[in-house]
Amino acid sequence: MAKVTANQGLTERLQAALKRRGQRWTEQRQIIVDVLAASDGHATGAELVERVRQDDPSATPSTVYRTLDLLEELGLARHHHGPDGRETYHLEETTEHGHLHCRGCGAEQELDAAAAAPILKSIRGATGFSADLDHLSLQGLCAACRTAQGE
Amino acid sequence: MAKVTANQGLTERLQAALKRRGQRWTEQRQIIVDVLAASDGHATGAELVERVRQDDPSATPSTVYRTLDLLEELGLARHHHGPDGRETYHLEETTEHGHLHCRGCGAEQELDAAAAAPILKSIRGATGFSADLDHLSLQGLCAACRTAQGE
DNA sequence: GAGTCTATCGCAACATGTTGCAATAAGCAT
DNA sequence: ATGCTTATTGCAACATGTTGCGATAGACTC
Repeated sequence: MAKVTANQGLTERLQAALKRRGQRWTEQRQIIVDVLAASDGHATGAELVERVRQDDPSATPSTVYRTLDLLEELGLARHHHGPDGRETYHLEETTEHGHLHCRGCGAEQELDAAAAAPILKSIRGATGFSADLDHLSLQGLCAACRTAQGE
Repeated sequence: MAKVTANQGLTERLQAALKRRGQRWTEQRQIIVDVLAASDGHATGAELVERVRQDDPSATPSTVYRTLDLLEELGLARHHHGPDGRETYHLEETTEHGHLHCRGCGAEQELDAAAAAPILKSIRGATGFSADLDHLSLQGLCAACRTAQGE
């Protein structure tokens, strides 16, 4: 029950936003939002499709992806691309964050807004380019792997 | 003829590297290297496949992608992922560089090593993470679009 | 040049998304 | 409740890569 309650506010916000835009609230959208909310942290598109299909086997990938796009348009979800280019989604959380993928151990580390601020400023200063933290996804070596590999 | 001459050194380096690893030089690999060298700047995987098939209609995507992976292992080519997650390849050039995609005008701007150095250092300082410039691909707004949109 | 070993190739199937279109159903008006 | 409008769905086909496997063909030895 706690889960349902947690989504309650989200669902209401979503319904209101859709109504304002003349769009519709559907069973599938509820399921997809629930799945995304239950997927703590991040999930790839394929994972989300699979989980949604567990709740509703008639759901198709196109519906799931289109809904995820919609949630993103509404600012309720975000996606970025992993080091292999695959999509990864997460609900809009309290803080924006970037993603750092270690090619040594495969771990994914988050980069919170506070840590990113000087980095983004530095990019803007050097290039005039204002990068989106949301979509920021870097590949490299984490501190531990760098030490281990002596690189 | 100029093109052939330009690839000559590259081909020889490649043949030598393959021999050292007990691997083979083939007609397809020659074609793929030629195509990549002729694709000034960047090309997506699909574009490269298509161009290779113009030279050799019997070539298949799997061969092209496997060869691109091989070239990357040998350090002769690089790839990164565009804002939509699609693969983009380029020959290893004189300087490493990152890529900045503007979501306003769609332009892609390069970020050279000199400009990137303080940025990478800033990431390392904040997180201990050593990012690969090669694979760096940011999305955001370029200076012109930021001015235009007043964001 | 012929024979051998095995890297590479092409094929076919799969994985992950995307897109066009006809059928369905949400939300509104009566 | 009933009917209308049209947003949304599911389907099927496509786009872009990836992977397993048997057939082909480099490169080396004799």
